[in-house]
Amino acid sequence: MKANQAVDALSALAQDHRLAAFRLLVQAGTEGMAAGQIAEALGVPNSSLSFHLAQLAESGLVHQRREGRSLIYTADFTAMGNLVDYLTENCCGGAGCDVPAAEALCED
Amino acid sequence: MKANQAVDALSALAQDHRLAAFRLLVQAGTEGMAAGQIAEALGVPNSSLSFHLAQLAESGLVHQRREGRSLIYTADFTAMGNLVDYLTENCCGGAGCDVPAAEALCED
DNA sequence: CTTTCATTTCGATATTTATCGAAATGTTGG
DNA sequence: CCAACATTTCGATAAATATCGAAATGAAAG
Repeated sequence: MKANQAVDALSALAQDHRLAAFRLLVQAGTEGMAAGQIAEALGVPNSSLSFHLAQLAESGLVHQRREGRSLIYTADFTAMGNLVDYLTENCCGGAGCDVPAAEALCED
Repeated sequence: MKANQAVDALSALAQDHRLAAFRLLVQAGTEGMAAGQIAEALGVPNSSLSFHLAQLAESGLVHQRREGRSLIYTADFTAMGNLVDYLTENCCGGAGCDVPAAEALCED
């Protein structure tokens, strides 16, 4: 993963409405949620949410598909995993992390 | 973890110099790095980096300690873990995630 | 093909953010 | 104490971002 991609993904998540939307989509799994459903769930105007969803999609953390009249958004779990891996890469210089709190993330 | 803390942490990471600094500290482990070392490694003026380190510290992702004349920064691995947990919380509605790519992150 | 519905784009404004040199702070060693 | 050093704070400027109503787009249903 390139640094720029990681910054884009983190920027996408670094905003309360977008973070809430993303978490909603993580919890929704493969089924996803329509843009309108998300807007309603978050109490954000459609036009504002559309702006935020576009950024999440641009970053690669979510994708869009059409279903009837609705646009369904889904989280990209692979992208999320890549981001986490990027953060923890070469943790503690690799070769056996000496930080107990890091083991869950830094191993393998 | 509160939504605001997560947004703060993600905002802290959502900037190229700060992300690079944080990754450096993750790799440095408990030993950490002095502010000046980080600035030099990244090729960023001290005053600019100081601004960025303050944000990382404010978010709780890094901490500061004094050693001689230097201020040594270290990554907080627990905070990083909490952030990742917050993102993946209740993945796929919980109770057995049906997304293969998510298993590594969503289990337990 | 026209109406209805879901969503996005536009536009204008307010807020936040990044940048870096110069000056200030605070610490150590002599 | 004074000099050297490491780092932060200040200040001013430039750039990016969030907001939301109104209008536009585009798909589907009758």
